[in-house]
Amino acid sequence: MAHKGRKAVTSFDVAERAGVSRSMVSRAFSNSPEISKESRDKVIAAAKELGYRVNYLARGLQTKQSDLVGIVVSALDTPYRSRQVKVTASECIKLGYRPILLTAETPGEVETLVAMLFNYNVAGMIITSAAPSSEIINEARSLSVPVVLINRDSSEAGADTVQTDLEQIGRLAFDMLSRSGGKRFAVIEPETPSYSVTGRAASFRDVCAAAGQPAQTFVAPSQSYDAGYDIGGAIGLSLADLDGIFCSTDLLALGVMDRLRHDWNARIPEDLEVVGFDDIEQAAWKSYDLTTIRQDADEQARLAVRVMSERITDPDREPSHVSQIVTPIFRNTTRRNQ
Amino acid sequence: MAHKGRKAVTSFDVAERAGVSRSMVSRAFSNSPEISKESRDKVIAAAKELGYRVNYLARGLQTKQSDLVGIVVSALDTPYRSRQVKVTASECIKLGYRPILLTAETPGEVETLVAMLFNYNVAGMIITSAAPSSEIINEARSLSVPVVLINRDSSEAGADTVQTDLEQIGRLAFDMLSRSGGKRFAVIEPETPSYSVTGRAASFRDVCAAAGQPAQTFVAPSQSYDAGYDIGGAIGLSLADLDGIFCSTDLLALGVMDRLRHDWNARIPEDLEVVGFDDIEQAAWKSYDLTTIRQDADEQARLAVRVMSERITDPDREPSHVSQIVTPIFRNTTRRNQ
DNA sequence: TTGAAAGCGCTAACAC
DNA sequence: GTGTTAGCGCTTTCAA
Repeated sequence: MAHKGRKAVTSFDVAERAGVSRSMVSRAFSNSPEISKESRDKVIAAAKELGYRVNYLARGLQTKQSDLVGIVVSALDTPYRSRQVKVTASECIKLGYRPILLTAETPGEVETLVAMLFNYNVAGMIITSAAPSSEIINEARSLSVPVVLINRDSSEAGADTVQTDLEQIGRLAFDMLSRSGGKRFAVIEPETPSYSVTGRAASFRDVCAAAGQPAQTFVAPSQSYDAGYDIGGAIGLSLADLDGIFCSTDLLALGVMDRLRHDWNARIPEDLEVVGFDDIEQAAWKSYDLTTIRQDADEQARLAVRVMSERITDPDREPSHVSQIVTPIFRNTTRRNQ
Repeated sequence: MAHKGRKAVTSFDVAERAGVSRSMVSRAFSNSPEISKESRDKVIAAAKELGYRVNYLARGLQTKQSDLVGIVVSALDTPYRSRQVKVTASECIKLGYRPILLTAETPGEVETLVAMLFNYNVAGMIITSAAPSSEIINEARSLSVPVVLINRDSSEAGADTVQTDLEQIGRLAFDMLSRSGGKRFAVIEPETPSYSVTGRAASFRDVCAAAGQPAQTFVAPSQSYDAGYDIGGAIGLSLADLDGIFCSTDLLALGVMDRLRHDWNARIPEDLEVVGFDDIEQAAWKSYDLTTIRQDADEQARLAVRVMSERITDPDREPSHVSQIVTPIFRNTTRRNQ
């Protein structure tokens, strides 16, 4: 663990130096009205000379407040996620919270780390990785620390959620792919189930089925570019039977396109139309120019922080489940773009 | 700020429930040897029943230790950076530290946030954004909180640093571009100076000059893909006068390539050889297949955390400045690849 | 306005 | 082994 060498200049030292009591020091730094201008000035001056900093942790102990919050994330080194976390963190900071960043790749890790967060008396937490067990959610509930889940299953009673509208996604993808008249569609989903990305694929499949055009499913080893490149081989084999494909992730789409062009000399969108999901920065890169469905990472993050913050100030209100709308972004991997 | 509704089950409650003293509770949770197995078991059982969690913040107040550390980062939504932060955070956690994530885009923000970190009694901090002022570094020194700078100017006495070897980079880029016999080189650097990326460009320029082949400089608006796409226009104009170009960032390189291919119908490497820097994941994508210079983000992060941790345990030792080696990655944007 | 005193949740001597 | 006491750095009654 951590040694801590702080030179221990405390409110006591400042008080002594300024010739006032410790209460006065406290008042000076919590802009209390119960202090005269002279006292405040004396205190501030003394504090500066001594290099004093209020210890917020000690303060929190006394006031029974905490401005620490937890952010639990997996795959932070991924374009969408990193954007999401960036704005989640900055929104937290803007609102006066201090985010502790916990990276967890497996459900087990999530479990351990989230549990640990309780020891730090966090005011709330935002989870954008595998969802923790209901056991943990319940503990959070009984400790009354708000937890908001991003794009995770909302069936866990007690947690607030922010998530994209799965049904809309399926309909939209189907619509975007259908505009040019194509009817033979496929969808790619990752092998390891993920509530949101597996859900998108399922939603698309449902819409296709309802339209009497059952979609073929390709299972990729993960959600990454490499996984897309990998499954692109199988897709190449089926090129003649397919009009369009919905990739549950932009990264997957990019990998697929590269494989198809490289090994199958396929032209996109002429030979196959492609629709991705996320609208990561790379989707707009000229080599891809991917038609996709945007989920707004910034908005998602802001919503999550807002929900958490509202729940912190009003712990007893009903859990809220906010649903986020998604937008079609037409670029050049579909034929009809309007 | 944050209300905190923790249901206040304290060591006192557990002690009462277990029929022992609070010291015993403390001992049970800090695996002290000074406790009998029976007592420990009783305590653990009582704690579980009550849903007790040790308050680490209160503990820290008493033990004068803190396992909180700060990570200050800019441009987290960028491939290299997100990877770097991911492993920095996970390394911290692995070592028992809890990273507070602070995102700061401007030097002013960095200043404010770093200062704020002192209020949380952090055991140390890792900065991978603009470097804070020497005033702050000095404050950190006097409070004896270690600060390690990644790829920032090391002239600030007192801070530890981890950075890539700038001289090696220039030589390497020159060498990689020279293998095919080309002699007319250029380099791209961002408008807004950055210690590391401006340094790379300067280093390359020096080596070129020393070889009697002064390099042309293109100034891009930033370090991003879009900036590369932008300056790619100017580079297209000079295509006939150039054999190779060193892009101080992979993102820049990718943007340049896309622009050159799209608007100038340029073939790479036939018409122009390109060498990037970083080796982000996207550099390996088939549409680019970029020859580049790898700086190992994982290693960099691990080094930074290690340096910080060593400095925490031994605050009085001399600041260490570790220099990181960089590796050539030959792919297909240069003609001779061995 | 100001200060004295109590106490947040915890651990660390110190005695038993 | 175990309990008692004091105290970490801070804020907050409560009197003055």
